[in-house]
Amino acid sequence: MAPRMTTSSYAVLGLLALRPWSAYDLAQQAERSLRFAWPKSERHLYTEPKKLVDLGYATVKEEPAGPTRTRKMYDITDSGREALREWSKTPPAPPAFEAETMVRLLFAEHGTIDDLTDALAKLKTDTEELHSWSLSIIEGYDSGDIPFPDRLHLAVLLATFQIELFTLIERWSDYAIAQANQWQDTTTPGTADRTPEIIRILTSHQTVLNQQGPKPHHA
Amino acid sequence: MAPRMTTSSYAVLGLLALRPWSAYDLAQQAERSLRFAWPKSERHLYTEPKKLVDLGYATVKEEPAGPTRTRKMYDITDSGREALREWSKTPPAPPAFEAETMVRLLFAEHGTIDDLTDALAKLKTDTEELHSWSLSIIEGYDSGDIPFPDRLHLAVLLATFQIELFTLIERWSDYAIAQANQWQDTTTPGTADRTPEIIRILTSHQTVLNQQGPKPHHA
DNA sequence: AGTATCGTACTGAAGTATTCAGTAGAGTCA
DNA sequence: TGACTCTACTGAATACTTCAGTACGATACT
Repeated sequence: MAPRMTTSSYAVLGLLALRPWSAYDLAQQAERSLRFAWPKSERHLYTEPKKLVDLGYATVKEEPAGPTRTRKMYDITDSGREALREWSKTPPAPPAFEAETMVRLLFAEHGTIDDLTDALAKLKTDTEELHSWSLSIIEGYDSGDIPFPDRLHLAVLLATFQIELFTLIERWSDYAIAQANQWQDTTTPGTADRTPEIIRILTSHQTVLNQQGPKPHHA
Repeated sequence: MAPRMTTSSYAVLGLLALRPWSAYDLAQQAERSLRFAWPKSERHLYTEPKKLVDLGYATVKEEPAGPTRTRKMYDITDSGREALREWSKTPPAPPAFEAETMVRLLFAEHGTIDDLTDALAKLKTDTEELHSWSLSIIEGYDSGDIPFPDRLHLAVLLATFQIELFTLIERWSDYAIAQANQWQDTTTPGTADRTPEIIRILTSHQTVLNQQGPKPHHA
């Protein structure tokens, strides 16, 4: 039976449309460009191109890589490009966000306030790391390190979202840590709790986190 | 071999700590409370509690449900509560965001500008739907429909993030559609393209999307 | 000249999670 | 009485992740 084309399949096919890659290269490039849009395991990027070959959307070719080794280079076929064209016309799936820290928050009653703030702080530092990693790529663009110059506007538009998302998570983490520190313990929010007020704010389409302007951080 | 406890396992265990549920109930409740923090398929919520029973973290009991039917009620054990306590102390995994629309954007050159703006518009409407669904739950809180009142502050803190995230996606979608409409086609951004400027803005930790205040939308 | 370390280039096996289809009783409204 | 929706699941196939392992190649250091 022909395997089915998933979004991951099209993502890999999209990369192959840029130039031929080995599976190893695909894994590196996916890390750079797809990490925040369509995160997949490295292992998967070795499996996916084989499927594309089976479907006739790509070809493989062994190529020398050092004196005794070879590597498999994958390239897109015309029918692969056609598949991408048709995919472009279909409606995309809804977005999904997942964060273990949020599950910790929801079930915070099983730990202490410190456990919770540790989890929230971890969310913040993880995000800051992704944030600076992402910025370092954009700074690369600024200094001329652009692998596919005619696609720069697409990459930058996507990056704009990523950066805003990171900033949001960082701001919310700070806010959440501040909130948690005001609670007596994880089951009792205490007398200063503003929850009812916040419910009003949220339902009236207002914003709870203050929009702070440019803030100088990480080097 | 004992299966391993995943974040999904703890999420289900966390629900069981609130009260006993049937797998069917778990699926409904997970949809309400975990959908935006730890999205899982309905099917999975039938498999997970069986695993918890195997591990001794939960018990099952058949219970009448109608004249001839039964349903399986799952309940947490002491050892299950202990497992949650220990889990609370471990560091959570980094967050992940995935959106097929972003993959469409990255490989927009295979379709037309209209294909791209359709995909972006779909992201927006999907998000608006999640947004109002989420707001309707919070409005329920405001009018007293609160299944677990002593956990309201946790749910509201999580909801604060969700609402901000939805707002961000909606604002970015509008911005992205506006950008795309200025391009001549999906491969040439045109002469009015501000990409270099935006790179500067992003690398200097400034924000590209305008923070607009409260905006009256959906009923 | 040797070796330690990191990068290249993968594969196998086992387990986790999703998709899809299907089954069937129970309540509700026309 | 029939249609429809909600309750309450299960089986099978496929998609994806995790983990460990293999092995060559390049560069630096000692």
